[in-house]
Amino acid sequence: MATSDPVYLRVVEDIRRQINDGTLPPGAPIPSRAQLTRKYQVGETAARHALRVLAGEGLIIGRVGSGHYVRDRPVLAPLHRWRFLDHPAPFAADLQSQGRRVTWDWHSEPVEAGPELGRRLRIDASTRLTRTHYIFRGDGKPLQLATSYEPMDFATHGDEERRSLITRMYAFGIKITEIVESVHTRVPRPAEMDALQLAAGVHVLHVERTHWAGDRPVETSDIVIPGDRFRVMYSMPL
Amino acid sequence: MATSDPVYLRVVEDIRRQINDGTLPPGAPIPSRAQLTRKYQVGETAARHALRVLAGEGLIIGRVGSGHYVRDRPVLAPLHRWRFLDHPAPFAADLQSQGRRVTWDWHSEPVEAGPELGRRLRIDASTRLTRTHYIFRGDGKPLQLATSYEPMDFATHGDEERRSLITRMYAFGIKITEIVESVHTRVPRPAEMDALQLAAGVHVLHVERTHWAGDRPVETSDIVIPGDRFRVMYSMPL
DNA sequence: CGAGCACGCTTGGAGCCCCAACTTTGCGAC
DNA sequence: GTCGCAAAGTTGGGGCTCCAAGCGTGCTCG
Repeated sequence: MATSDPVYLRVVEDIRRQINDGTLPPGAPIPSRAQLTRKYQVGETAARHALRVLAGEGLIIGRVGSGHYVRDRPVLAPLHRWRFLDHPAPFAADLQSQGRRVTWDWHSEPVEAGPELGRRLRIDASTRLTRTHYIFRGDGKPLQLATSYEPMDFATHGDEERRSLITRMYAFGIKITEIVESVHTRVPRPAEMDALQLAAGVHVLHVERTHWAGDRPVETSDIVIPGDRFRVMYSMPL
Repeated sequence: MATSDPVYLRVVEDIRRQINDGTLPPGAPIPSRAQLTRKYQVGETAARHALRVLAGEGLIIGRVGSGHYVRDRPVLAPLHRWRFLDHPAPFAADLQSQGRRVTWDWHSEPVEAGPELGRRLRIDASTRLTRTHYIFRGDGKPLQLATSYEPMDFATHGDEERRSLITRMYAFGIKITEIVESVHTRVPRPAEMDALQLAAGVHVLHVERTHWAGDRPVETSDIVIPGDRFRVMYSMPL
């Protein structure tokens, strides 16, 4: 609005507007750097920066050698950046540094997968491996229960357990390009009530997370968090 | 790890590691652009880009004329980037474009604020204005109930209702620098059950959002979403 | 001794350039 | 008509520079 604010913002706001009002539908190409410099009469740095900002917001995606395109999937920040509040202390450290005990439970058995899971992980049922792990709070109460499914060939036993999925995939030459998460609250299943020591009437937050390598799902997990034991907090600089 | 990947990543990863393991505690200064170029033997562009990436992640904050510092508050992505799935259609548009009906309900009455709200909004109770608005789904069911509190002087009536908080604040010369949100699930209160037409046993997602202008809270709101009617989905490009 | 000013440093915006890797397109040969 | 290759265009990494605005320190002057 003000003519004084950065020129790259003019470009960002104009393109963002076009995406929001449908002028640029999902998949539509964004003008290239060279075209933007001519169209908006700005330098290459400004055009480039505008594209980077929009890509950072997840509105567009850049493909080398091809161009920038409006993203089809809405992009938002994933749960793995959430931090858990280990009350009473506010702003307890995140899962990385938090004094957590992780229990790994390896078993490769047929997953009672609904159609939803099948869509998320299009991998042969026999080659699927199920792994369950828990995260405990300081006072011993379980804070999170996660079940992950991944193809057998990637799954390794023994000491490798603790290596992160990204690291293990990297060894196979597979680069994870995207993490998609779906979140909702629901009533806990009997097994979950047991595992998480839930009191009657407590609901859970259910996160379905899928790691993608290109258009191929490489790992998917169900994360269940007790509704009375979690509280996430996050802030955003503007 | 690989020597082939971008040099700016070397800088990013090294600083990120130092922040995570506590070598650089909150508030600690990050080396300046000039210092980084010398320390890591990289160009200014790489140093600058590394700082931008870290700032984008919310790990550090740049202060013009002073330097970059490790952020004290953990920064994560706010709910306002979430998109609601208006089922049955998957990936329905977000709140901006979604066919929503917003009902505004202005009333300036003393808020039955607990100590939590008081901390969030350190403003005189008499000069506080309460505004409630609903967002409805296509089928008429309420999807969200939000109650916001802001100082009287900023609140205006009439047509201004629909102008966003950021726009209104802008007119007062106040720039919102940060949005902090706290999320958890809980049992709905009687009034909420009524307003949201909740069935028995349904829990709600409760978001406490506060807008900050520097270290001054300028607006705070309670957003309540029925647990059976929402499902957020988001993805993150890596 | 204290107030104020000037200088040096830092960020963030902006411009221009070079290059590697990759995609797309179009042309020419078979 | 189809295959293959070359040229043109595009992204993303990286480099260099200039400048305005803002912060801090220290020195000078009253």
